[in-house]
Amino acid sequence: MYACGPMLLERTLNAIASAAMQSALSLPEAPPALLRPTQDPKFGDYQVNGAMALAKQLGKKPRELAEPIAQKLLEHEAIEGAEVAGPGFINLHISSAWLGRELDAMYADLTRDGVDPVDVAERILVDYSSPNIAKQMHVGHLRSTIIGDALVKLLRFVGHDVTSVNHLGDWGTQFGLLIVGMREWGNQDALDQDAIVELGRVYALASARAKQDEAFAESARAELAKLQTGDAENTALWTRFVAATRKTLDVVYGQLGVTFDEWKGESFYHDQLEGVVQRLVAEGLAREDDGALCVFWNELPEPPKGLEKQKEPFIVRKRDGAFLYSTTDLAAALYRRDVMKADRVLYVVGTPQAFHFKQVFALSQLLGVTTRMEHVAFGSVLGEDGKPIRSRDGVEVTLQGLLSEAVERARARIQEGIDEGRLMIDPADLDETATKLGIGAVKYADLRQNRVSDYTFDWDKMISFQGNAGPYMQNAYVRCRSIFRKGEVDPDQLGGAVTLAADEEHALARMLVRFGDIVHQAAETSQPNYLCEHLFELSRSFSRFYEACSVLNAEDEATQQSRLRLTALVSRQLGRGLTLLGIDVVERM
RNA sequence: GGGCCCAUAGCUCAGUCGGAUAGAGCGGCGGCCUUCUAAGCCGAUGGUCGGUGGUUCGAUUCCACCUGGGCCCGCCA
Repeated sequence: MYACGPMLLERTLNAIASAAMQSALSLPEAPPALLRPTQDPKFGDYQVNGAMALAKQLGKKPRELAEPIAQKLLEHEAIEGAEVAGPGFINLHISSAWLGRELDAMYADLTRDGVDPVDVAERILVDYSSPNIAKQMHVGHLRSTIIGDALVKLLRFVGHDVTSVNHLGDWGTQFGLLIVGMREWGNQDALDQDAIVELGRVYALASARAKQDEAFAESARAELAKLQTGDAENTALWTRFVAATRKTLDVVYGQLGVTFDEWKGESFYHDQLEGVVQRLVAEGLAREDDGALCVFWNELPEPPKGLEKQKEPFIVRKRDGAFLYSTTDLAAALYRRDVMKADRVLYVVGTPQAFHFKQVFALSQLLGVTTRMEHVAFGSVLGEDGKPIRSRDGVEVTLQGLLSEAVERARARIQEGIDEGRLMIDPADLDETATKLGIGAVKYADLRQNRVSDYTFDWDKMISFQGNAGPYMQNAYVRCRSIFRKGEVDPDQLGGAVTLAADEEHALARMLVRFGDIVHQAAETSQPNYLCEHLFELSRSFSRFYEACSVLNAEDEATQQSRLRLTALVSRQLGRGLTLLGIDVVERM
């Protein structure tokens, strides 16, 4: 699936170990080497655990198998030491000379930092952000937006053909309510001012009224029906709502630096829905029940796995004839295969929708869609007590509120630094720096956790500037850049070669060498937190190096060149890594 | 009724195909700024990995059951 080029070190070492096992034991096939980085440097750099697994299979003693494998491994130039330990681990010490050469090659690759692209590029569509018209964007949308954007960048960098799509919630029941509601309570100026706020206000009123006033609810349904059959006046209103909302959304996306290749909302599919349900009926997948058109999983001759006992139907058309988002998602699945020619579609949507997507994917398959569809799910955003998010004054936290608070906090922090004479920042750059640090902190706080976990919201944590947080890595980057400025060197035009002497240098090299593997892993598994974790470890490793090994005042010329090269690699990997996460770096802070 | 997720240090969370003495951040404690940016570094402290069984050389990880929490599934999206 991906290249096993010389630059993906762990994959290379794994292949070396696997081949050594096969050769040492004269096996017909190369067994899995189970190569892992060691947890403790005293065990070397990597450990091969495959001998133990193999011993179980063959009914032999693990240490007896491990011994000849270790001998064989020693023949490779990359491996300086290989000893059997414990129940059958083979601890590997990687040759510093070899590591240095690898890093020099990486250094020479200015375009990709040694990260090989995938062998087979796929056409991947990423569906994320997807806010609703008339509903305030909240922190939940933030997760989808930030994670989706990072995945787009990661997948694109590893060589896939990626299309990012904003599947806007711009069609459906709410528009009937909005049309009658705006007629009743709407304020045009407010709509121009901030469409989402005004539409949200009106929607809340209309929705409450509809629950008590059947005539009102009925008129909303009538307006919706008119809209759906192309009524000119309602279509004009709808167009206006969408356009006004788009203006508000663009402000937020601008702040986040997120862009989309396509804005194809639910409305885009609405004229395809009738065809979809007809197909479902024709193929015997859906039938009418209580006026609604439904798929009863437990009635299908061969129900999809996991849905055999599901009694509740998957409704694709309501009793009143209106379609639902289930229908839209099916139409989108067909369109994305037939027209967009996607090999893979990623849906970056919260975990509560897992069952919905399970059904959409299953039904799409029954309709012959072979596209790999994956629900890239993420946990919910909880308050400190598991309740919906509230800010201190009890008002719901809006996205804009969150982002501007982050920027303000960063600005205050920078001002502090300037006042104390610690920071060397041009006042002209203050706005830009505060924005990059603040927004970066918010993005990192989100991306660094396992997506699936629920998100416990906490201002101080999300906008934290200490420890494992965005600014920590931005700071490491800044320190690198500062060295280049002070030393008046061009980090892309260094001579010399990497030589690893001090422990901190070797440790740093071990981190640098993993970059490509990590980027691929994060992209393949849709888990940006792997990259976050690694960049944090890299920064920590660099900080230790920075404390222990002076670069500009190195003891001799060769050491200085080597350390400059290491620093250059750190800055490039941090810069690239953060950029892939959608986080900007700054030159000074 | 059907299905999904979660439980790891005081708090918030990592933990890759089952590997050695389970890691980080924050908080608290003790150190480090005449030397490349202290949003930093170093040290000490902090754990019945919810419980009980099972699988095996080895389980936080896999399986079963149990407890406790959250979520989804007929007419919102």
